[in-house]
Amino acid sequence: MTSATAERHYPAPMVQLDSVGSDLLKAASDLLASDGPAALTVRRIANAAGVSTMNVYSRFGGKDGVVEHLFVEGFRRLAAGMTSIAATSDPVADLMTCGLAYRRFAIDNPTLYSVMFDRVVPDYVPTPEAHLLAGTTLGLLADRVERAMTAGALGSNDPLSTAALVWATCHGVVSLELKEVGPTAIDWPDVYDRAMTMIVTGLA
Amino acid sequence: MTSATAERHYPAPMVQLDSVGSDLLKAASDLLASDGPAALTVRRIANAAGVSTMNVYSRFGGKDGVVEHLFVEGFRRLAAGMTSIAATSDPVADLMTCGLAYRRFAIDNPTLYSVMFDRVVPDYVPTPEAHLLAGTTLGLLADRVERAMTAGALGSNDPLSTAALVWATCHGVVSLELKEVGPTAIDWPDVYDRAMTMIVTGLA
DNA sequence: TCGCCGCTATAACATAGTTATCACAGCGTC
DNA sequence: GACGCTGTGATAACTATGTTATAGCGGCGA
Repeated sequence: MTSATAERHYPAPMVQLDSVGSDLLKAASDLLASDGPAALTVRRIANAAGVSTMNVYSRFGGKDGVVEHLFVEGFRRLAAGMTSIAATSDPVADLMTCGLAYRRFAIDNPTLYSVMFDRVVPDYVPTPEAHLLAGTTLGLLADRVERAMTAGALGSNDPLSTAALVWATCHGVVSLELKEVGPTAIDWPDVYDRAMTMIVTGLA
Repeated sequence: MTSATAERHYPAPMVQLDSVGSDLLKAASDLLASDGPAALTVRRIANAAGVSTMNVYSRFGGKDGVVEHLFVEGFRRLAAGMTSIAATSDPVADLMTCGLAYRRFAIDNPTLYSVMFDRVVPDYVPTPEAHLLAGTTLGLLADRVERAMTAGALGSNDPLSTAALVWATCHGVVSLELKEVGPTAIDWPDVYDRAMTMIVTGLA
């Protein structure tokens, strides 16, 4: 957080945390969910976890390290939700189920979603490792897309690129829904449904 | 910026600014474009404009007021680009031209786009007036959509809701492109093209 | 038992947004 | 023409932030 040019490197996100570390993460997540990104300060996180601010630095290398953990945790949850959807004989239905799971994740974790996609914490930019994780999650979707392609339900094309298109469409709708842009008259869940049918018919 | 609960009210964005005011806005815009949102500080804006920080408060009510101006300016440019596209006899082509103009705006003004859609400046949330402007811009798109519907090129549906769907799709693609999520191998301009054809075929 | 190492809390530092203070210019009034 | 008011703007002070330095404390090995 000091200088943008210095190379960033936070403790590996996957490592097992001690109780203070997990308390800090939980406190940060709760703060973010309850009071928004502006409330996510090092002192408040430490206070909520009942420890001193130094723990944030010794364990996470600073505020951005905590945010990185939240970022990664978000993508892990998203990926877990995606993989938990068993493949059926109907690839298109599977794709739609994935889409619904995506929206559910975003609606249920709006602040986490903001961390992942809105750069809502100033100065935090994901590390290459975190970027890689996001790419992996996209790969999960690409697998579903490819299955639908081989089944003939979707026109043949680059699966990754097509997955990016599907992802972008879903992301665009929930993103605008969460930001409450435009008139409140818009029925966003309905728009989301139409987006998914648009995808399967438009890419057939 | 002091408290989130207090009602916000910035000077009307449409009023003619004096030279100091416009200097401040230009300085803020330049800072945002050159050094990113983190560099957008009151002191730096004032320094770049060659005046004291107080001017930011007397003219814009604080940092958020400056950001609000940028937000509004962004939507005005976007709306201007939209209205500058003359309606032809081919409503679908017009819609695609609008889509291309949308992406061009986003790519040409990435930081402005971030202010408008990413909440990249901490604590700033658009005022109801700014929200209204965003809704108006959506209405411009809805007009194009409705024209395509009456021409039979798009299936009949609520124009505003459909415009929201179109907007969300375009926004989703450029948003992911600008954030550089996923593998760099993705050809985002191509994805955008495919998104637009997906829209017109999927909503036909 | 002594001494060193690591961890944690406290306090200090730089910078942020914001607000208070104060000097000064412009103008009306006597 | 001089005095005082008003209002603008520059300076400096205030609170809060991320971060870093300092110092105390305990635990472990010798």
